[in-house]
Amino acid sequence: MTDKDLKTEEKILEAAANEFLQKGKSGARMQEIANNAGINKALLHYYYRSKDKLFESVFTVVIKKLLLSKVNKIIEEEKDAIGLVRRFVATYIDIINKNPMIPFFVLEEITKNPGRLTNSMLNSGLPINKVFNLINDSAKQGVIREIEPQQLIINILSMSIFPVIGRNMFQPILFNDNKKAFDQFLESRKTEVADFIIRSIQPDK
Amino acid sequence: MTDKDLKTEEKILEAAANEFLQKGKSGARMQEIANNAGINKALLHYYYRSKDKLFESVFTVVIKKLLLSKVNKIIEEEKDAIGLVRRFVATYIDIINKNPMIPFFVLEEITKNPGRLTNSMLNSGLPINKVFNLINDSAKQGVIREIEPQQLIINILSMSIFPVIGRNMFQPILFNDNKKAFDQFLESRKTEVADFIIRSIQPDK
DNA sequence: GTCTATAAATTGATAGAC
DNA sequence: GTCTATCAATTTATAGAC
Repeated sequence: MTDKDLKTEEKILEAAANEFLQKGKSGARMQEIANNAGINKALLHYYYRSKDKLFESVFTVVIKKLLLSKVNKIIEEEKDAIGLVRRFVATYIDIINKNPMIPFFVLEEITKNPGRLTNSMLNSGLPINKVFNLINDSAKQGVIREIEPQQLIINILSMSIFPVIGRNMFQPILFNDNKKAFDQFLESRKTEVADFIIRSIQPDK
Repeated sequence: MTDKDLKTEEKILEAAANEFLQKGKSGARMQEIANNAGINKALLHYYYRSKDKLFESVFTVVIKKLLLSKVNKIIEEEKDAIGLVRRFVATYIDIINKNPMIPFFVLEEITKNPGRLTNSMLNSGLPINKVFNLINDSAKQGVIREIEPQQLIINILSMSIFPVIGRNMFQPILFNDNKKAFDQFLESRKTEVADFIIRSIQPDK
């Protein structure tokens, strides 16, 4: 491939990501992608054979952007549940706030096309067992109260992800549609959510 | 309208709801709706002028099913934040568990078509100010700790709604894709989520 | 009101020149 | 590699008979 090839191929991928993130798989239009990439529709099929293939490429890129990297490292390093919660929440909400379209995009695809997960993603995935053990161990050592790991994990993820996904519901209803106020709210949750959780999993006295 | 009219009109609406809930607005197919309603495609346009109009009708019906009714009553009746949390969570999760497709459907539409909310829904909506006051008053009276109402409200909604919306992610990753286990998990959250929240908003000593 | 047949529009994909 | 022109398939919408 020449330099020029790569440039076009990437311009397409970027335009495609924008379109798919905004409108979803079935709502996206190849014509729009071509326009925004500043090229012709035929070129889309030259580089990526079909709409499905193009979507596949976008999905793969986006997933890598959202997950892993930082998250895996945190799970490996942290030694007790309290520290894990605090650091995970701060990092994860930061990533999501900076890429607010991604969670819904991933959610939509996995919801409408479940076979998606069971394959590649699950294996290359997170060390989830490590998290289970860490929660159970911390409970035994009295660092936190007893709690089912799944309940805690899903609570953490829900409070981190859903506010961003549901922004268009929450901002009008709870913030008078004030964009700045809601941005500030999301920012505040980097610590607020961790505090909320840690209060709840404090050991009984 | 005769009896027969109503029957057909409702059969269409039901079939349309199924299709739209499953595939979303742009993924849904008029042909599928006609098939599942046991009638002809032309009849869809006879009763509802276009796909958009049909979707509109479905959306309105679905919204009413999800919200209001029970929720409003609870907000009116409960006198302090603890009671509100416990009763709201139990009721709301119950509604969602029984209609698990609705939250994503509503979310998708509002996300991709924001002008949606600002109009009819916001006005006929929930007595949100009442909830704000109730949280603030309960804090002043020492029933719960100080907390921004928005933080608490969004935490409650996130933990209630997101597990159902994200089922196809959580069930494979956290429950070995065991459907029964996940159903049981969702059921348990009717009380688990309230407990989790109430622990966190206990007053400081 | 309900059907069949068909139009009209949208859109993903390909052929072929440069 | 990139373009124009066009095809083919899908899908919404309508015309017109019963």
